[in-house]
Amino acid sequence: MSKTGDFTASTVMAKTARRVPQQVRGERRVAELLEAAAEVFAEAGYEAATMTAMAERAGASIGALYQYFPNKEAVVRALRAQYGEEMAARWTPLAAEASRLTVAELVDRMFEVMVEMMEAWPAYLTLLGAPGNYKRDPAARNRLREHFAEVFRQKRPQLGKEEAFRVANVALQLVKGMNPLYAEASAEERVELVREFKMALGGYLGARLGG
Amino acid sequence: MSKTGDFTASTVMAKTARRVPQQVRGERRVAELLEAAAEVFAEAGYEAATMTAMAERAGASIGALYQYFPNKEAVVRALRAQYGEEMAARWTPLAAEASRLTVAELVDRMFEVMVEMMEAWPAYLTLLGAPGNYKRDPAARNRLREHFAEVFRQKRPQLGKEEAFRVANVALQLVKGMNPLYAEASAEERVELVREFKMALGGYLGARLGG
DNA sequence: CTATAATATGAGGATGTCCTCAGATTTGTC
DNA sequence: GACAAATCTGAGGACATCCTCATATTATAG
Repeated sequence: MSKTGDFTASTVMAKTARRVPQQVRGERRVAELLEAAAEVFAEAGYEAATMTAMAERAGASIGALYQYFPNKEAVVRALRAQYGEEMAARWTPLAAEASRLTVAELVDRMFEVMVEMMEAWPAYLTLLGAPGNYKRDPAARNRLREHFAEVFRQKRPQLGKEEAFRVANVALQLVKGMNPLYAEASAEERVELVREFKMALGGYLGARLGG
Repeated sequence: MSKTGDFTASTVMAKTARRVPQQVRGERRVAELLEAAAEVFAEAGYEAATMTAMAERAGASIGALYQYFPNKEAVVRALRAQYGEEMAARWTPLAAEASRLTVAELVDRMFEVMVEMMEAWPAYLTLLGAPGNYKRDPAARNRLREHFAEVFRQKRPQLGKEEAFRVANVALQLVKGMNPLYAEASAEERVELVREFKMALGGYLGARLGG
């Protein structure tokens, strides 16, 4: 059960401490490969990220990479699954307390979550929009948007479902827009940047949801 | 003078009426090729847009395409030059009257301009961020941003130069963020979409520039 | 220690893209 | 009509990428 290509983060994490074998085995290798792949994706972008580069960075051969992932798309799927879990872990508690927060506070928290994700997984937003993935799992495309929409409806129950979805769509796009600038910015500029984009999203949600 | 690869829009337009020859010649062929290339770029994105597809769409051979453009990058450069002129033509008058407008009106006009550009040249924003182009002309990267920054400073002279640039940067990113959603949307949805993003930019600029 | 299973290796096949170039076609000129 | 210049053509070279697979290495169980 630990040999075919498609791993989720939970699968990867399931392991107990044991002495390190010479040849890197199973789950640990998968984790290494995924980490290397994430780095390459983050640095080169989806198209320019080559399987060879991923394998090299992980200290493995191309063959080994293909042992665990049948193709490039599978690597992306695995990473997205991992990111999805991470995102959900941060998002669920926020959604739970959304009704108790003002719009301004909500915006703050949303940006905190996104910034954490971007710091921890620079490839996150790069891979969110990667092509060719929605064919096999069309639902994945909307998962994050639905999270957002749900929070907004909780905040303003009078919002229609479609309307909330539209608002979520725009909000998500605003946050995504921060990514390329964020990636290039220095540490201080990043603080500035987050403040600027918070204003934008705050201004939008304030006007859209009221108060 | 009409044979080496790199044309700007002004070069293309310079011609007097004359009877149409059987074989498509010079400037007209360049215009055809650029138009076809723009369509391919808009539909396929930068990476997936192939030179073969551009040539085919223009009803020419690959060889003919390479007669006018030494490489793919040159095609992009020519298109960007054309778009730059178009953008400047719309932007200059707006900048001139910026000081007489409220922030809300300014936002409206800015979106009008951007929407016009996106309707007329769907490849515009795709190519703005295309890779590999800033190496030869690093200034191109900032040209549009500087236009924006100038308008903001005209509106609020107390804004520092760098600060205005930062605001421009964010504003531009907001507008760009609309593009992928815009491209997928129906005509009615587009109206909605522009309204939503106007709120976001309006909210941001309102908070940033005041009133 | 041996046998079997698990894993790793990397040359190379298949494919696709950018770009070249020698030769063919068309146009313009006298 | 004849010649030169401009333009077009498309097969194929060069290269890069994804992916395969026969072979080699390492781990583990009996």
